[in-house]
Amino acid sequence: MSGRTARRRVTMTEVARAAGVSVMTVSYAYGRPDRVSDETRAKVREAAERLGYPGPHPGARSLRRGRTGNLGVVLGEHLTYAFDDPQASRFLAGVAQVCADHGMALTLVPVTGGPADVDRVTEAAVDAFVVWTTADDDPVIDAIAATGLPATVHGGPRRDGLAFVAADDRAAARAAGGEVFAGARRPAVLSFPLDRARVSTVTFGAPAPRPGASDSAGAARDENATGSGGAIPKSARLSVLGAGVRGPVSGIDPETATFRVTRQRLRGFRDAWSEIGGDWPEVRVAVCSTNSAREAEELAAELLTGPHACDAVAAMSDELALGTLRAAARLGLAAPADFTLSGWDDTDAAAPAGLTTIAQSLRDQGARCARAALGHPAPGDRDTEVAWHLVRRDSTRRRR
Amino acid sequence: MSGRTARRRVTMTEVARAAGVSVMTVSYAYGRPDRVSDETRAKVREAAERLGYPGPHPGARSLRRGRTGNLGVVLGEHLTYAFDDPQASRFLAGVAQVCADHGMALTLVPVTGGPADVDRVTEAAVDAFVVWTTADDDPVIDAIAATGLPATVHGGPRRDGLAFVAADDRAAARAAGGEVFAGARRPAVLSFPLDRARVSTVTFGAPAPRPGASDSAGAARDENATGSGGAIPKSARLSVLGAGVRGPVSGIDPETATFRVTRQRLRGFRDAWSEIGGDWPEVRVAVCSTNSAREAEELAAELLTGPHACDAVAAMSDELALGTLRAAARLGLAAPADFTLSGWDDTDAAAPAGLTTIAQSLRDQGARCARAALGHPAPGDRDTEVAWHLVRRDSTRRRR
DNA sequence: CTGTTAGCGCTTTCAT
DNA sequence: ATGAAAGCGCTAACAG
Repeated sequence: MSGRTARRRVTMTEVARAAGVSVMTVSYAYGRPDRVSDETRAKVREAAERLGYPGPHPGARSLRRGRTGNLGVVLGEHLTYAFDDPQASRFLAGVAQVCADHGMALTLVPVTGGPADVDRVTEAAVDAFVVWTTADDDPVIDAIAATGLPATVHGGPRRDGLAFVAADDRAAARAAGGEVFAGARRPAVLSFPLDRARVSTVTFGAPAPRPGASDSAGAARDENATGSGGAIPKSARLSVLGAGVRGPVSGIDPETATFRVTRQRLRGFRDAWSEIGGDWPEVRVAVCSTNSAREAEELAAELLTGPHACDAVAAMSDELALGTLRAAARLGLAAPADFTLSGWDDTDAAAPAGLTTIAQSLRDQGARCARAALGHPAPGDRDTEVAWHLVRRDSTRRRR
Repeated sequence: MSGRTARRRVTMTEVARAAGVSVMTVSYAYGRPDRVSDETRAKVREAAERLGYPGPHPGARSLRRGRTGNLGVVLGEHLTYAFDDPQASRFLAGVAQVCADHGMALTLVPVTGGPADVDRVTEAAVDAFVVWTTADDDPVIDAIAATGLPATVHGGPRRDGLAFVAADDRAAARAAGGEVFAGARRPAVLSFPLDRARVSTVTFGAPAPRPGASDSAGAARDENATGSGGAIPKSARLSVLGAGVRGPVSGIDPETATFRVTRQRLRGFRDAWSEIGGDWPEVRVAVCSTNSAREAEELAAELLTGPHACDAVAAMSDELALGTLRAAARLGLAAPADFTLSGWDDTDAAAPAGLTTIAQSLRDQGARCARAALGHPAPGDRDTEVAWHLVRRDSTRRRR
């Protein structure tokens, strides 16, 4: 525990005086070494060494130069999700790769979900922003737009003036749903959170359309909206599973989800089930508060048991799908014999588990977001849509 | 792809003029709202809104105030390891938690392993540094010390003037080794990299003591050095396993490892084997270039097969141990029937796998490092040493 | 190749 | 409650 002795910083002026040259010469010695004679540079370096000058003050330099060398990253979650959520991590690894390539630091803005988040964004000394999936009503988006800095949003929400990168989640969900729901009688979706209240709500009964954000709003925000959304059946059922965890429920309206990714995937799964001739209210939807196998295991156990046990589960991530497999194993069930299952992302664990899934690279998407924000797009970055494809594996083989 | 239109930033001066007040009044309106009448503040806010003023320029503010609001994190690895290496992620989640608590941004300094890393550190606009395990000869450490900013190093190297946080890796390895090596005839260690050359070396034959950093140097750097280190036997054997992967080899000298954590753990495993009456050169050491189960699986397959198949594997992380289990499963072997196995960290996956391991919380250690660097130590942070304990599970039950 | 001038945008004194 | 002056530490732009 030493290191806390913040000794005063030596300034360039002091070095200049000690070396017997002007401040500009010192500045050049550091910033433009070739503009200075070897001799002078040596003199400067020597004086700097002697005085313990650590080089130009980064803050002063960036104020003068008008750039910080930092790429800001804002999450629609608590800062720790950057390292806790496997999807966010993969995405950020891509961002980090691009940062490293360009010698830019990666600054994670300390959001916590509280009202101060807006200030944290405003106070971030960065040259550009990358935003990882947040809700349509997150005020942080406006704060970012207000800075006037280049910014790329991944997943959502879309906003004028901000670049946007996302796969066609609805189409992909429709593809996955078509596979996993085929031949099913009691389908279910294992979903990401619908909105930012993810961790604080435990509801009983059928969820009523919320006041502010709602049906038509959601539909208006995105292209491809089908409108309506199934009515909520009287049989809707919700169980308590612990703080922050909503239990399985029937008939959630996709349009009420303020996370665009969740909304689009719910829509896609609804599309798929409709195409098979089903009705959306027949689909049970379990909402996880986080993207973790552990939590999914709890919810999946609910889905897979009881008189109305599901026989098809479409999960919004491989992590959730793997949690489902763990629950199944505990219950003595197996896919595809007892139920079909699909995941999302095609992570390393998907193939060994025989999991049907949507393949996409969050890492590439992160890199792409970073490149867009930094103004260094690669050739392929032109297209707005991002590549994905359905990978069929054993977890949905039943009907074949 | 909009967002690239970096409109010029509105300044406080312009807002002042528009609001018909002085610059100071605007500054107060933002930084010290109570020092300004409600009326004036409203006037200022209105003008700001109208002009699109995003609030005080963070860089200018921090230059004036003398603090940035950023905690810098430096890895002894490529920047992407922050999100790719599970250990680093757990550590950084702890750092992130503390940052969020204090409203500080977390700035990952873009190191790549190249010579420019030093400059990246010098140019980082931060108030303090946290360093995640690097090698004794990493020049970045000097650069950090030169800034004069508070800094905490996790794992190593120790350095005067920088705070230091680490568990007693040697003692812990001795404890794990005592457990996993008990009754073994052909022990092995599955190790982290020895030095920064981790990914570039594929060697044949017995490794000669390297020129610069070496035996006595390593011993001198740490307390508890036992000196000597076993001679390298003629039978030393190295196999090629692909780029960046050293194959298993006998008789690596712990003192040659420039990563302090690796060195201390090797020493501890040597201690354990000696206590049982063994000779260090009898212990095979497989060095992984990264902390990944995938790579461990490859190396472990080597260790567990052939005429001299090992019957005890001490791994330096749970990830490496789980890779070993995967290799074993593929080979039709199981622990503890065919070999004993120990991991490190007691991650979530350890208990389900029945893995004997060293329990410690990298997350807590990350939080602790951040608190120390930021000058907000918690009560328990006083002790230099960090808590750990041996968790005995089935993977070493054979002899009991 | 080196130096002079000006000012990046803000906030800390210290008045009024 | 508001304002004027000064300058945080540095570098672009221009001389010489």
